[in-house]
Amino acid sequence: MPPASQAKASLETLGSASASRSPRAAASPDPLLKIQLGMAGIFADLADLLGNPSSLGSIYGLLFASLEPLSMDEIVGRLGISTGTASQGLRRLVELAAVVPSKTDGERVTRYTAKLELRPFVAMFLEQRLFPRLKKSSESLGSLDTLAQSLPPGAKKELNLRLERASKWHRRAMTFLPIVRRFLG
Amino acid sequence: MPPASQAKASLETLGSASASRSPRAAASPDPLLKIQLGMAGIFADLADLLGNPSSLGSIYGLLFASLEPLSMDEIVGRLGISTGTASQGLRRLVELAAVVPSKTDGERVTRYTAKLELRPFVAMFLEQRLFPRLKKSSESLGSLDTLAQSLPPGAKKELNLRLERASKWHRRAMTFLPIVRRFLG
DNA sequence: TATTCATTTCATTTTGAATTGAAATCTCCG
DNA sequence: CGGAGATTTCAATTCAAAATGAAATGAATA
Repeated sequence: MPPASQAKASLETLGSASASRSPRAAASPDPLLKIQLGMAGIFADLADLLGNPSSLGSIYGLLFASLEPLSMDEIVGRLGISTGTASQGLRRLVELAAVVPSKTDGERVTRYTAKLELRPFVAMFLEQRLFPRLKKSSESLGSLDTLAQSLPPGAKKELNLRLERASKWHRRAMTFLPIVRRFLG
Repeated sequence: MPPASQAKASLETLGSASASRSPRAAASPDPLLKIQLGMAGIFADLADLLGNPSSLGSIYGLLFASLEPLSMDEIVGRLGISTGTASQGLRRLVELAAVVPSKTDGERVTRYTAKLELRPFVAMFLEQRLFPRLKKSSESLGSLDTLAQSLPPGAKKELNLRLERASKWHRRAMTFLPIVRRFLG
């Protein structure tokens, strides 16, 4: 079952949105929905590329192409995902500030709107994946360096050289990150 | 079974390398091997981060910290991976020019050396994952734009705006890639 | 050419992560 | 308070990607 390429959403479920008036629009059902699912697919791919569950992307993509805020049920209906996935995905997207929840007047349901800047969506990758990992492996490199001291002179020299090389590259990546972030911002 | 953190390599298997002479070195078995497995782990993480099988990283890391070229058997032995994985991993690494194969004089086996610049290893991510995907989704965005033309005026205007926004960001990423590459080179 | 060892291939298995779905919990309204 | 959604939680399931391992292939030697 590919992430979000399938327009699983059943026709009944979809009826909830104000029906399009144009008579021939009924033929290929709702171009807006098509666009929304298309965006869901694109962002699902992006999420996956960045190492996140693709459902995160689907949800964000759908909201990105939605003119009004959507409830969780509507999201579940249109994407054909489970409530569990939707709930967790939305939580995460809200934490990331990629999506904003709102309770309109005396309504029971929470509705969600996508923030249109894409930065939060990509920043999450930098902050939550790249950075911690680089830090961790930087530490590992340090302890390997210590280990290298116990080697015979010849090997020690060469290994130090190589470890230093890896570390240097590492540092480079670290200093590069803020630049990327600024570029995105 | 975590990728390469476990020093699976059995003691027998390891004996093949010239035995360390230092008497107390026998206690914690071979610091060089420890370093090599450490590097394997670090690069396994990196590979995984970039969306590649972590075995690729393990192999590269091991070779990166090896003073002489290693045969496939030695790699299999030290990392505790299967011959299949080693064979495919090495093929890929050679394609990427991250590793160089060599047949010494009248030897039967091929031995492998890591290129010490890390660029190829990371470049592979850019070239083989990021770029193709960005291109594909760029196309998708185009076709969605076409679709948007069939919407009622109000919706059309807003959707065009949003699609354009996504495209712009996309273009930005595309122009950014060469910069990153230059930075790595 | 026959033999041996190195390497590749690929059908099967494993594994880890994402997803499901249903029960538990929460929330608001009458 | 009681009940009707809405939402969250989490054990069980599903799924795709990676790893295995053994059989097929290849290459060098005698």
